[in-house]
Amino acid sequence: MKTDGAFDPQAIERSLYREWEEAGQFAPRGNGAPYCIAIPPPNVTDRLHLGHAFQHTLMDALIRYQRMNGRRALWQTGTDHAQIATQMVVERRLLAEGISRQELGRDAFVAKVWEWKHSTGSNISQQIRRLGSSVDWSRERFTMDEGFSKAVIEVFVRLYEEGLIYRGQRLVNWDPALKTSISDLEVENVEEEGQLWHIRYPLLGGARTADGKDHIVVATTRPETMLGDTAVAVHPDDERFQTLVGEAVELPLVGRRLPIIADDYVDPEFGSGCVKITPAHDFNDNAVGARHDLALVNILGADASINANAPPAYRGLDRFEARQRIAQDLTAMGLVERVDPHTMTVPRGDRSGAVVEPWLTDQWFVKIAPLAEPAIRAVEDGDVEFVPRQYENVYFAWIRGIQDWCISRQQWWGHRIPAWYDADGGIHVGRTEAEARSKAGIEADAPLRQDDDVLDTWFSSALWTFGTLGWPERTPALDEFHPTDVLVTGYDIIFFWVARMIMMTLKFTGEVPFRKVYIHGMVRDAHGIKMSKTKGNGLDPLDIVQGIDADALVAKRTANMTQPQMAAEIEARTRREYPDGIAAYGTDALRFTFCAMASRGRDLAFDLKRIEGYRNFCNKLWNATKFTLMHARRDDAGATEPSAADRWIRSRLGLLAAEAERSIGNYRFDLYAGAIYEFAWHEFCDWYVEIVKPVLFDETAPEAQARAARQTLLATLEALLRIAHPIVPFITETLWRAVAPHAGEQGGTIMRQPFPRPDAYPQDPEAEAAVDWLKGVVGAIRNIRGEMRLSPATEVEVLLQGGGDEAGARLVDTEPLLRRLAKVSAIRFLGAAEAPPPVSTQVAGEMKVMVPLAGLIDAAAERARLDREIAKLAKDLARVDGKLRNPGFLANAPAPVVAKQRERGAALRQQVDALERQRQSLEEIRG
RNA sequence: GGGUGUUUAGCUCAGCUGGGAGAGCGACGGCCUUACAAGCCGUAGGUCGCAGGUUCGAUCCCUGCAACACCCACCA
Repeated sequence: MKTDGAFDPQAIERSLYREWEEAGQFAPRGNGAPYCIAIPPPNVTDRLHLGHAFQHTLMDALIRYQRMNGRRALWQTGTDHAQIATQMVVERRLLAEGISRQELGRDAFVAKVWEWKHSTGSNISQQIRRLGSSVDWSRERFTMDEGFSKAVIEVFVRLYEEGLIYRGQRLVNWDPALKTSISDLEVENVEEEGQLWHIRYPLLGGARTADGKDHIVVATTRPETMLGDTAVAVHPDDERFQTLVGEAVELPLVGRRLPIIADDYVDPEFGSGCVKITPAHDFNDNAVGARHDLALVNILGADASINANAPPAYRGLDRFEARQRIAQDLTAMGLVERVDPHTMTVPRGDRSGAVVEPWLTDQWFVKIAPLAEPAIRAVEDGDVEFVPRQYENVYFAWIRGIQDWCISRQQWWGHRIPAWYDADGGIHVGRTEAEARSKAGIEADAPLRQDDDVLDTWFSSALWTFGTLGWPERTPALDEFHPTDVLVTGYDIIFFWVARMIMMTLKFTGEVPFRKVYIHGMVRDAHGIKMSKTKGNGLDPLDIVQGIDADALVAKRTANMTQPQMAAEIEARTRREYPDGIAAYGTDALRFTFCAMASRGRDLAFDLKRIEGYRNFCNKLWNATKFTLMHARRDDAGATEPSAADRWIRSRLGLLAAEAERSIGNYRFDLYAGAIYEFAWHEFCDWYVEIVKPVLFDETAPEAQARAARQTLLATLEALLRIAHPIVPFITETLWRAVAPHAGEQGGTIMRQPFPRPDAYPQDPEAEAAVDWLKGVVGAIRNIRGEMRLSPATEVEVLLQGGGDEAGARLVDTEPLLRRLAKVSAIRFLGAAEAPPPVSTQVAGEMKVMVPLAGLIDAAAERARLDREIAKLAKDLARVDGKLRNPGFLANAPAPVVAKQRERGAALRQQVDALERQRQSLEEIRG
C-alpha cells in the first residue's frame, strides 16, 4: 500500500479482484461445513442495475463471512435465458436492421439469439466482477446450457408421466402483441378510465319486462365482445327479471337468439342487473357458460382482430376499432340507452404493455395443487423461513389459492416442449424424439412433428438450486450443497420464483431449495421514487463506482427514449442534481452504503449523500492505517505494560465482534455496518488513537507502555479490518496486507482469515469505567470551550471538584492525556470546601469540571449557558421525581428499574445543585 | 373489495423482550491541532401521524381513524 495521499478506490479494486479470481479464492475450500447461496440468475439481456448491486452486496457479505468462518462456502452463479425478454430484445435489434423474425425462420432466429448471447452475455458477468462478488465462476451456469436443459426436460417428462402436466383447450391470458399466452402472474391489472355502455337487447316472443318494456338492458365495458355473446344472465332472486328467465333476446347486429339464464354470479346492484355472457372472451363468463352448457363463440384472432365468426361488417377490424364501430351502429339503431364514465382495471401484459385478451387456445398446464400442498407445509413447519417473517403471509395467501400454471409460450427462444404429434394428432412426450417413438412404438419413418412452443422461463428457473448442482445426476456438489442455506431476493418475485422453486424442488429432490429466504426491498431514487428510464432518474452502479461527468450522464439518461419530449426536463433535472456529474466513489463505498441501508426488507431511497459519507469512512480507515503503520516497528518484541486505554479498546472490540456476529446472524446488515462505523470512527479513531498519541510521540515514555500501545493499535486495526471485510472487501484486503505482517499474521489473503471471535476479547469493566471517566472530563472541558468560543489555540486551566475516591487516582493516571486532548495548561483538584474563583462549569458524572473565566469570557454568557443547562437537567429531574413520588410505580415496577430511577434522580439533583451554586456565585460577582 | 407495510429531527432512516428519544447527511458556531479539511471540536433541532384504551408507566401492546406505498381479487 502506498502511504501517501487519500484513499483511491480505482487504484486497488480491479487488480485485486483479478488476483483473487486467478488464485481460485472463490471456490469452496477446506473441510468445514458446507454453506451455499444460489444467485438469483440475472437475465442475459440485463445490464447491471442498483438492484443487482444491492442484492449482490448482501449475498457477498454473507458468503465472505461464512468463508472466513471456515465454512466451505459456495456462491453458485449463472444467468437466465429470460425467454420473452430476450426474444424481444433480439427481435427489436433485428427489426432495426430491417429483418423480421418471420422471414428469418425459427432456426436462424434462434441461432441469432445465441450469437447475441455469446457476444453480450458476459457483460453482466464483468459487471458482477466489478462489484467484488466472490461467486465461483468455475461453476457458472446458464439455464439453456446442455446440462440444465436436461434437467428441464427431465422435469417436464416426469410431471407429464405423473399426470401433473396436461395439454388442454382453455381460456388463457393472450398477449396479442407478442402473440403468445402468458401466465396469470405476467398480467398486470392497471386501473384506467373507460366507459360503461348500457345496451338494449330486444326481447323475443312478445315477452315484456316487469315494467312493460320490450327489451332488457345489459351493461358492458367492452361492447365489441357482444359479437360472441351466447346468453344474457340475471340473478336468480332478482324480482325484476323473474318472469324473464327462460325467455330469450335477440343479439343486435348478429341476430343470434340468446337465452336468458339465472346465475348467482350476477350482482343485481351493478349496472342494469343484466349481464351479457361471452364465454369465449371472459373468464367469469366462461365459468357461467360451463354451468349452463353455453356455446363458445370465439370472435378474435391471434392479433385480437375480429375474425370470421363475426358478421362481415366487422371482420378484420382491430378490437378497439370494432368497439367504436359497434358503439356507433348501436347508437344509430337506438339501442344505446346511455354511456357512463367508468373506472376499471385493464389487464396488460407485463412485457408488451398490450391489453391482454382471455382467448381460447390449446396450451400446456401444470396441475399445481398437488405440488403446492407440500410447499405450504414446508413453510408452515419452518423448513423454509422467510426473513422478514411477514412475507410468509404473502406467500401463503397466493399459494393457497393457486391456479393451474400455463407453461407454454408461442415463441421460439427457450426450452422447446418435448412433445411430438403423430399424423392423427396423438401426443407423445419423451426426453428425446427417439424416446417418444419407442415408448409409443412408432416406426422411425412415421412422421412426428415436435410441438412448436417453448416453456415459460420460470419453469426452468424453478429448478435453479438443484439444476445448477448437477441434477438429474446425483453429483457430489448436489449431495454437499443442497439444500442451499439462504436465498436472497426481492419481494417482487416471491410468486414467480420463490414459491415455484419450493414446489419444484420438494417434488424432485425431496428437499427444500433453501432454509431461509431473505427478502430485501427495492432500490429507489433519493426521493423514494422508483427508478425508470422514462423518468430519467436511474443510476448505473458502475457510474457510482467509476464516476461519470455531467454531460455523459445526461446523454445516457436521454438516449433511446420512448418519450423524447421528456428529454429537456430530464436534462434540466439531472444537471441540477448532478452539476458536476458523479464522483468515483468506488465499490467499497457503494457496498457499505447498501449494507447500512438494508433494514428489514424495506425499500431504500438511494442518496448519493449517503455514499459520500461512507466513501469518507473508507478514507478514514485508510488514514487510520497510515497512522498505525507510521508507528509500527519490525520485531517489536519485549515487555508490555498495557494502559487502561489499551484494555478499553480491546474490550470494545469484543463488543463489536459480538454485535457483528449477532447482526449477520439476523440478516441485519444495517446494524452490522453501523457497528463497524461507530467503532472504527468514534471509538478507535476519535478516542483510542488520540489517547495513544502522547505515549507514542513521547521519546521519554516507558518502552513497555509505548510497545503496548503500538501492538494494541496494530492488533485492533487488524481485527477491525477482518470484521469489516465482508462489506468492504477491497480496501480491507489492501490495508490488511500492509498491517498483518506487523500484527504477526503471515501472508495470504484476508479472505481466508478467521472472522474475529468475541470471546477472544473479554469485557474489561474497569478499563471501560476509566476511559468513560476520561471521556466525561474531556467532553466537559470541550463543551466549555465550544460554548465560550475559546480558540483551540488558547490553553486553559482546569479545576476539578468532587467525584468520589477514584477521581484523584484517575487524574494522576490521565493528566498528560487531559492536557493534550483538551488543551489544558494545568489541572488540579479543589478541596470539597474550597470556593472556586469565577469559572465556567460543567458536570461530568459526580464531578464538577471548571475553567476559570478571568479575562477569557464574560460572565453574562456563562450565566445564560448555565441557565440553559439547568433547565435541561431540571426537566429530566422533574420527570424522574414524578415517577418516584408515584406509589403505583414504586409498588409495581421491578426493583432494578426503581433503583435505577433513584440513582438517576440523585445524580441529576447533584448536578443541578452544583450548577445552581455556580450560577449563584456568578450572580454575586456580576460580570 | 381483501390484505400487508409505512408514518420518529429539515432529508434518509435506526430504535431488538413497554421504564432516560438516536445516527448519518444537512444547518449553525469555532478550528489547516504533524493519520485524515473526504478532517477535528462544539451547538441547535422532535406533542415519535391523529383519537381512544390497557398499564404505575406507551414511540413500543390493543382498538378506531387518516395519509402514503405496495400486493392480491372475476364485479360486467
